[in-house]
Amino acid sequence: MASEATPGDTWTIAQIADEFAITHRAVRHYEDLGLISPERRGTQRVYHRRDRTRLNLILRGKRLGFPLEEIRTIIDLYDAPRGKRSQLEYALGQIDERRADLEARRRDLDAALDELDTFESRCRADLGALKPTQRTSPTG
Amino acid sequence: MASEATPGDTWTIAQIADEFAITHRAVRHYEDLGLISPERRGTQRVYHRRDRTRLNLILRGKRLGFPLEEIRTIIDLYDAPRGKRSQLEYALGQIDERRADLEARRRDLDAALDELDTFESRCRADLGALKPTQRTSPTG
DNA sequence: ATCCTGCTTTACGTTTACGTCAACGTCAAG
DNA sequence: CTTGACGTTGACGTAAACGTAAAGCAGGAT
Repeated sequence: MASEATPGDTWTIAQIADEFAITHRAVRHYEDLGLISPERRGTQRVYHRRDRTRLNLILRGKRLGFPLEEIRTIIDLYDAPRGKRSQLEYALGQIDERRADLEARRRDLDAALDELDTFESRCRADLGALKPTQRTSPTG
Repeated sequence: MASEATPGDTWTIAQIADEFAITHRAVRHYEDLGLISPERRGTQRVYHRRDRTRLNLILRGKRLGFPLEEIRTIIDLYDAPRGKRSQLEYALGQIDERRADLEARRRDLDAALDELDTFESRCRADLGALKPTQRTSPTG
């Protein structure tokens, strides 16, 4: 057998890159920017569940168009220490900012979808008015 | 008076840049990429309502994280000629693609908002459990 | 005629997010 | 002990989306 020595739940960079459909270069890039920080066994990187969680957040953030630096602050927020009151209050403040941002995006998104719908209606109307072309079934 | 010679409804690049809170360089960049195409009076650019409409779409597209090239195909779709049946059918196809994309984004967005909500609840719970500190009002 | 202001083009610089070698380490297999 | 397969660190390249001079034109004010 090749290498099935994954005792707990760890992954190599190749497995991670493969699973998330990204290149090892991208994975390393995210690490360079501090978005993930895999364990090191000697020189090699060992990825844990925590890293996968973060990668999911990273990729979703990217799909939503956030820059990596901003994504980092978000993930950091999610597993920042929140033992002290001041930390929790800071986190709550950050949460409000984030939510405002996301909701603004959703408004834009909904507006875009609405326009798309009305545009489709116009197109369908145009198409219907163009030619009441061939009916395959007997109309009567 | 300086220059109020706006007979119909036209704007200079400075006015446009100002109104949309972007730089003239950005405006010209969008033109370079074919996202807008203002009239030319001699050498000067003259912007019309059509250009403003497009700029609104551009900026919303940007807020949603779309690349400019993709934004261009979208706006072009919106005012493409749709006189012939084939054109309309092509447009309808494009619309479906766009909608799928936007809806996927909305799913990501909603997921992000949900996680934010549950995270906030955790934070608030932590905060409440931390210290039932000073009550300003008489509790009983 | 000249100056100033605003607009124009040209072109190189910058940031983000990686791609793409290059060159070397390493560990199990032959 | 050499060969691969896989992993590592530079380091330069690239595409997108502008930023930032640099330098010239053009029309009104002085």
